[in-house]
Amino acid sequence: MSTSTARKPAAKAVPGTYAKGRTRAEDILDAAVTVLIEHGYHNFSLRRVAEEAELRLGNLQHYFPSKDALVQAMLDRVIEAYLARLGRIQSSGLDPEAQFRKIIETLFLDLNTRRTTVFFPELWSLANHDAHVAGYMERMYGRYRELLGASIARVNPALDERQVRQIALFISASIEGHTMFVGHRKPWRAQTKEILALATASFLWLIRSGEVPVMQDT
Amino acid sequence: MSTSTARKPAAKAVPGTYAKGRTRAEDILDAAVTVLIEHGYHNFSLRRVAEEAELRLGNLQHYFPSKDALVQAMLDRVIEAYLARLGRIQSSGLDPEAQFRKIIETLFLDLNTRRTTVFFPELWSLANHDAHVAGYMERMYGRYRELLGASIARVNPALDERQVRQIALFISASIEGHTMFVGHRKPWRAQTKEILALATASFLWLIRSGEVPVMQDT
Amino acid sequence: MSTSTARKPAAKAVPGTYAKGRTRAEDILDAAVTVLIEHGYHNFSLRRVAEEAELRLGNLQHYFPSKDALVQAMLDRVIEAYLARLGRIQSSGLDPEAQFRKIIETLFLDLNTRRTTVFFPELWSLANHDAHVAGYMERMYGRYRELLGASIARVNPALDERQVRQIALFISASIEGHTMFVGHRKPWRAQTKEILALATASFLWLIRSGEVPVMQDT
Amino acid sequence: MSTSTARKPAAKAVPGTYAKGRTRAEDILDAAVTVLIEHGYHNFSLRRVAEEAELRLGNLQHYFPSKDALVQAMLDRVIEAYLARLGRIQSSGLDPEAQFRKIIETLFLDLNTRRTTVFFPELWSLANHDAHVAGYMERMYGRYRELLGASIARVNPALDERQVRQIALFISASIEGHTMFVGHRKPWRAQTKEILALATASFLWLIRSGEVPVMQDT
DNA sequence: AATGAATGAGCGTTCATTCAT
DNA sequence: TATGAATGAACGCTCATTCAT
Repeated sequence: MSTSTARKPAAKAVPGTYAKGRTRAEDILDAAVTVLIEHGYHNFSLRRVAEEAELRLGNLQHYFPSKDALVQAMLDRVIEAYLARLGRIQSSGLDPEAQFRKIIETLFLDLNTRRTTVFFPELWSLANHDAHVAGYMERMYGRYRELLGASIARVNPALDERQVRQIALFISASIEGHTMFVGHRKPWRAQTKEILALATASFLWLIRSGEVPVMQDT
Repeated sequence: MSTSTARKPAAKAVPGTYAKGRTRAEDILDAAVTVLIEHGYHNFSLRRVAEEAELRLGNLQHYFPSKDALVQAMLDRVIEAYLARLGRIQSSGLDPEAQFRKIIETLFLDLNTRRTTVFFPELWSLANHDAHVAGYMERMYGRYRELLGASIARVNPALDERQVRQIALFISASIEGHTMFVGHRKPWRAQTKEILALATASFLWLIRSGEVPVMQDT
Repeated sequence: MSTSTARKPAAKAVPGTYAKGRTRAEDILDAAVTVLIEHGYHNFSLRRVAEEAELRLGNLQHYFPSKDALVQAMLDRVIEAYLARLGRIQSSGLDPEAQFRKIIETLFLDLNTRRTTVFFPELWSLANHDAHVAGYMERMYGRYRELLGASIARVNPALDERQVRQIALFISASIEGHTMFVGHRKPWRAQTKEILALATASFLWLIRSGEVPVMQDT
Repeated sequence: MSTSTARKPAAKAVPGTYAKGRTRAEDILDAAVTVLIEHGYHNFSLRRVAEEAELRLGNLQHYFPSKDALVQAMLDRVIEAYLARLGRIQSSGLDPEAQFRKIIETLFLDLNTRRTTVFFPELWSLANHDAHVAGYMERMYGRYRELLGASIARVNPALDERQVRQIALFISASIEGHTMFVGHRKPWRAQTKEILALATASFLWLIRSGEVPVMQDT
């Protein structure tokens, strides 16, 4: 009787196995981000990415077998990096308010960078047309608000969970909204610091005013 | 004061029998907006617009001789309509705070509509890759802030011009930032009212606290 | 109130409207058949057809918006032509047997042509992988058997309907089966006439032997 | 008599540890047949075969260095298996007519199987575009007719060699022609038995009617 | 023996645009 | 005003093949 040994490879090549391949995949993702930022998603093509990464289209598709796969890997990467950066902020041993101020400042100043200024609007736009991306985004902002919420709760421990979540949402949304105004090459960029001060004061008042309205008639 | 009144349409050739009260060109622009919202700018094509507008590609290009012309006319139209709607808000004879509350509420609730939720991120994204669109957008938000600033100044006449402008920027940016969170089919949509209450309180405090920090160290 | 007049064009251009376009579409179908016959379906590409028809790929796709559309139109055309040719055979005023002999001869000799020899195996193969093509084919052979059946019934009016249908199936299938042997450039082509005589004798005996077995144990 | 015995495999390099009783190369050939049958030759690719055989493309190409080599080896294998099956039929000690009936029945019922229904049209189609395949096919059907001819000669020993060959051709071609009608999932499949009875009667009459016409006017 | 890396060609399709009718 | 005809470029993707590991 034939005892054909068990073998069931994925049938497709698994890139990144060789050392050469691993760096290639990273290069490609870098190139993808560059293309996205420089040309926008409506001009994001595998050919452009291949050119940017300095390899041939066929080879690129050896690493990422479809455009979707590449886009997802790219989003994954950027979001992961973003969250990692967020996580590193709060590690300091500052008092609650100082820590909160530090977080807001970091987030705000990050808006100035070209990467953030350009990448996020693309993400928001994509999320409106692609459920998968919407999911990615929601997970990212969820984690974002968790980190923010922890700091908020330290500033005013009297807030209940729901209040903290709503304040975190308001603050995070407010900050994101400044992307189009104080971001890289945006008209108000030079006044980032003042806006930040103003925003921080407003956020802190909100956190401290115990009487956060929950369902007030409008 | 803003001198951006009386903006000329971007597309030079928009012929049409105005007799019927509704021109073919307008139908096309409506179709263009529909396509933009339903498919995103990265899937926006003249063929799709022609199909949506129920005419042939060749004919569409008689009205809008290039894609650019169509896109600009479309943005013009949407932005104009948006500003027109803004202008209509403040016409009421309410007291300053009530008027301010009314404005914020209108803006906030507008985020819930599919049109706003989807259109604006496309606009923000486009503005990052097209100077022309960036100009449009800046003019639109300039007018937006003017209207907002007028209301802010009525609530606290003690604020100087610069303070008003900065507060208006913060408020408008904050509101825009909520698009991705309380917009059409977004996760926090059900809590729009609470967030709005919270935001309004925060904004009003900011306006009234005379001590708006101008360039405080961070 | 806007009374926008009713208009609802197909939104896509309808080729063949202009005189130029009509002949073009015919040329393309001719070219498609040529490519199919010369290269086989596994080498059938729109680029090849375009080249054969002496137009550009983009233009070809103006006439046939997808490969499927072209293939279906091509099959339609060939099958229609084939059936039309069949229909023309029986019009003669011959006696039943002579008419039957004439039909069989026509069908048989047709196998010798390159077109028939090559086209039909492609069709049979395609039908196994494409339900749509299978439907086309079945309709074609249904009509084929009808014509054949009418002649069979004239030769032996004693046969009931079911017997006629089964004999017609056997005869038509038998003839088709000779494609690979007496067809264009096939090894037995030179003996087509003898095989035909043999086949005809066999078919005629079958038709006349009243005792056509219906469900005999094997 | 046919001298086509001992045919060498087409692919020169078919390494493999024969120790296990079943070689990797054989797995690949099985996979190739599966792909051919499930997707058709126009969708037959090395990548699909590799996936079906559960190995990587690079490895597959170690066994079959080119697509041609694989295709030829595959055809070889299927044809060999088919002929082997044919050879096994006549081994019984039945009387001439019973043996003939048995052969026809076996061949006919084999048409019902998916493998036969789908594989042979692919073969016929391929043979029209590839001289090599045409050669394979001719050798196969030559052997087929030899076996059939031997049985025919036993039923009517009075037939001369040429008559036997022509009758064998007619019978084999007729049977093959039923593939598209009584084959797997074909419309007339349910009536295979009746058609078979009818065909067998017709064939037997042909064999016995000494007066097989050789070049009768038509 | 096995598999990833890389290439170049070709595929069907979509597209903005120009031109003739 | 309306629409078909035609082009050329680009798109995502599949493919057979070669080469290094």
